[in-house]
Parts: sequence; structure tokens; C-alpha cells
Amino acid sequence: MRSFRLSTQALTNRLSRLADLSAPELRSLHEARTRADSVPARTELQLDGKANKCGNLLLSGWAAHLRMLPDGRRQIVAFILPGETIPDLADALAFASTSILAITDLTFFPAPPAAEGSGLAHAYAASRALVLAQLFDNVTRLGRMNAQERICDLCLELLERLQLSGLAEGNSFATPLTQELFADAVGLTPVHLNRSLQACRRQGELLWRSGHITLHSPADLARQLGRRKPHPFADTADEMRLAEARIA
Amino acid sequence: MRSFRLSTQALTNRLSRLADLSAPELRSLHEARTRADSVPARTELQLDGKANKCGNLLLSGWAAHLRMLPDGRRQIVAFILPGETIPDLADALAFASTSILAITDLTFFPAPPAAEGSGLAHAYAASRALVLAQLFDNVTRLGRMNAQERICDLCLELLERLQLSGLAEGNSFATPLTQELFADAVGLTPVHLNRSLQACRRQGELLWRSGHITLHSPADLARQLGRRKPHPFADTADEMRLAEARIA
DNA sequence: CGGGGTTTTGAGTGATTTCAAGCGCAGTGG
DNA sequence: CCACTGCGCTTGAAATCACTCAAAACCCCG
Repeated sequence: MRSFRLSTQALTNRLSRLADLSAPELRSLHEARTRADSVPARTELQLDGKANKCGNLLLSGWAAHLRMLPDGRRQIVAFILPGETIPDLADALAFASTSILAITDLTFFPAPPAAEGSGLAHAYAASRALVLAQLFDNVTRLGRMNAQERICDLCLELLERLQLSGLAEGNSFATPLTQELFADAVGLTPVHLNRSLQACRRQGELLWRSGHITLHSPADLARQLGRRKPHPFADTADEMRLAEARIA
Repeated sequence: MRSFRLSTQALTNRLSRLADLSAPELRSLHEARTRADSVPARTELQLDGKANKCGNLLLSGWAAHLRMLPDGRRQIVAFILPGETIPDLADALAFASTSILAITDLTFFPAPPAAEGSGLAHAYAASRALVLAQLFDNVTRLGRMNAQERICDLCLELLERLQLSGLAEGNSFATPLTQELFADAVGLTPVHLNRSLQACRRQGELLWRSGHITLHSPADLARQLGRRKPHPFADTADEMRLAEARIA
């Protein structure tokens, strides 16, 4: 019941920044909301049944795309943030032996199908491209950065992604992540993450307190870490169109 | 001149294991060979001009998809093996700020377009799914495995991929990789890679000598490391069809 | 005023990096 | 045929980084 009243704000913010959406498309998104489903925190998502080649759109909540090793080690391959797309497990993921964990309660609904060449189709394509780019970031982060760099880099990514959905406030954002989850994403021990976090704070790079992360100077950090342009799909229409053109 | 005489064997092996290809499709692959292009080793690929949404097919040679950090650190995000697809830089890769390095001389040609729903389209889709799964593997490898495990896991991946193209001989394969390149893929120092390699050999896990890597017991290793089924697209038609169905 | 889960601290160990040098072999030119 | 060179591989020793185990402090919720 409650979920039907949730706003599609973050979601439409994001998709319409990724591509130009027509009024009917926006309406279809708004209406698809009524088919929303939800799962409680700490459960594993099982979407096999309702296969949907467009995936699902996450209306609210945070999820983690993860893989477990036989001995219990866990690696979070990617986070899925409000407004983003939940990849369909029936797809590649099935034989990639990964699963999706609800970090918080989740509300999501099947992504409305997009006509070939439509704005929505472009937005989906851009979304897929972003996921790929984020995977590359992740590999580089894990392979070649030390603890502090990994932390800053991931925080930066989360900030940029939340900004795209309009869920950040300036240089800070709210997060439901525990240090343990964050550690599983950056390939560190919770203990070592904690200490490195303190080092970051001491150096004035970032602040993480009571569910809020604040970056002191995202632009500087991004430059140091070699991250490409802060947000590829910025606020100006020109840049939007540029990005869209590149994806097409 | 020479390149025109290269066999499409590896390539057709691979694609026809990923999906059922019709005779005309096989012919189109064979003919597309005449549009082959090549680049010398140690050069960076620039494919922007000849954008092709299907990408290029690598006829021969090894390439590395990599990212550089501002201070010169290098991370190889993925290898591209003979018979596989070279992703199009005009795509996601452009704004992912990665580049493609020719490890050896390369010969490749534009992938022939595939009709919607055709076997070739399925093969391309399966190929894309495999790339994604390999990225997940890579993340897990870098985030949660120690040096020896990373080495074995990557060798295992390379073996499985080369088997798919019919380029492996039993449990061993030829590779043009230097230890430095391998180190850049598994996120280790060349020095430490070397030592860990010796440890692997001492424990009878694998042998790497004069451009040939041999795994002692791939199946056992795979189980230990939690790798999904040895090759998702095995030799039996049943398994092929199964895999194909899942992708579709 | 307890739990239970999360964060923080400490001390000791192990894994990985760094820097620096030596080795081995293939190609090259005298 | 023999230096000589370049490149990749190997080795050593010391420093750094990250992990482990264990316990204490914290904090929110009931």
C-alpha cells in the first residue's frame, strides 16, 4: 500500500538526465509504479520468474550485487541505488553465479518496455553503459588502489550516482551502508576499513558519521584518483545531448 | 595480404558454441574476413572512426583492455583473446576512459550485423553476457583472493576461454603474456607475481614456462575457487541449447 | 536498563611492496 | 665468434600495508 505512494522523482530525474524522455514515456514510468513490488531488508532477490528483458527499476532502497566464495568470503560487485536499474537475474547474472541482496527494504517495478530508438531506450542503454563503466572503475579500484584511495573513490562514485538521481545534498549523502558492507565492496577487512576511514577523516578527505557521508573536496579527489569527468551527464542540456549522442 | 589467409577457425568455433549458426551466417563470417585490418604489437587501438555497434571480431592476437591512473599505475580490466569480440570504443568505453592495447600483432574485422533473433544475434548476446560474467569474476578475484588464488583463477579463466575457441591443448595453452602484463591484470607487483608463481609451481598447481601455461588439475582448482561450471557452453548440444535459452 | 549489532582499539602476524642487484637469453654489430 | 645490449625473469632484504584475533566501547531500539 505504502509503496504506491512513493515518488518516482529520483527515477525520473535520473532517466531524463540520461536521455530526453517524451511526455508519454514519463507518464508510462509514473503509471508503471502501480505494479510496484517490495522486499524486506536482508533478503535475497529472486526475480527469475518474472523475467523482463529491461530489468526492474528501483524506486527506493539500496541493494548489493554480490558473489560469495565457497569459504564464505564475500565480494560486493556493485551497489544498486534508488532510481537505478536492477539487472535481471535471468540474464547474464544467472550463470555468473551472483545474487542480489536487499540492504534496506526495497521497492521496485518492472521497467516499462521502450520502443526502438526512443528516448527511454537511449536512457536504458546509457544506464547499461554506466554500469559497465562502474565495473571498470571497480576493477581498477580493487586492483591498483590502496585502502584510503579505494574508500575515497567509492564514496566519490556513490556521490556522483546519487547526484544523478538528485539524492545528494551538495557534497554529502545519506547511506544505509554498514562499514562491513562497505568493506566487502572495497575488498578490505572491516577492521582495516575502520582505521583507514579514520585516516581519511584525519586528512580531511571525508567524514562518515551516523549514516551520512560528506566529501570535503570531490573535485580535487576525483582529479587525484583519475576519475573521468565528475558526472558524465551533468546539469546542462548540452552535455546531456552530447552524452546521448555518444551512446546512440 | 597475409592476414587474408588467416583461418576463422577459432572465431567460428567460439560463436557456434555460443549459439546455433546458420550456414549463411557462417559464410558471412568467413567472407567478412576480407575486410580484415591489423595493427602491430604495442600499439593502442583507435576504432572510433569505424564505429560499429557490433564491435570487431579478433581473428588473431591478444589484446588488453586497460586503464591508467594519473601516476602511471596500470590495471588491465580484461584480456581479449583470439576469436573474441573487441568492444567498440565509441560505446561505453569512450567515457569509461579505458583503452585497448595490442599485446601482439592483431588481425580483426568488423563483426557482420546480425538479424534480430538470429543465431548470430544470440551468439553476440552470449558473448556480451560472458564479458559481464568475466568482469564479475575479475572484481571478486581482485577484491577477495590472495596472490596464488588470483593467479590460478585467471589462468583458469584464460584456459576456459581458449578452450571455447579450440585454442587450448588439454589443460595447457600458449600465451604471449609477460609476467608484468599478468601482474597488471591480477593487481600484483611483477616481483610478487613471480614469487607467487613459484609457490604455485611448488604446490603443483600450475606450470608457466616459455610461453606455455599448464594447469595440473583445472577441475579441482575451479571447485576450490568457487568458479561456476568449468565451461558454461560445453561440448554437448544439450548444454549449448540450455545456455542459449537462458541468454535469450 | 538491558540486549544485539555495529564501531573502535590493541597487539601481533602475515602478505605484499619497494628498491636494488644479478641472471639468462636472443639479437646485433664488430 | 665474441662482446654488448635489451628485455624479461629471478633473488634478497627491509619497509609498509593489510589481516587476524580478541576485547572494549558505543548506540539504537525495545
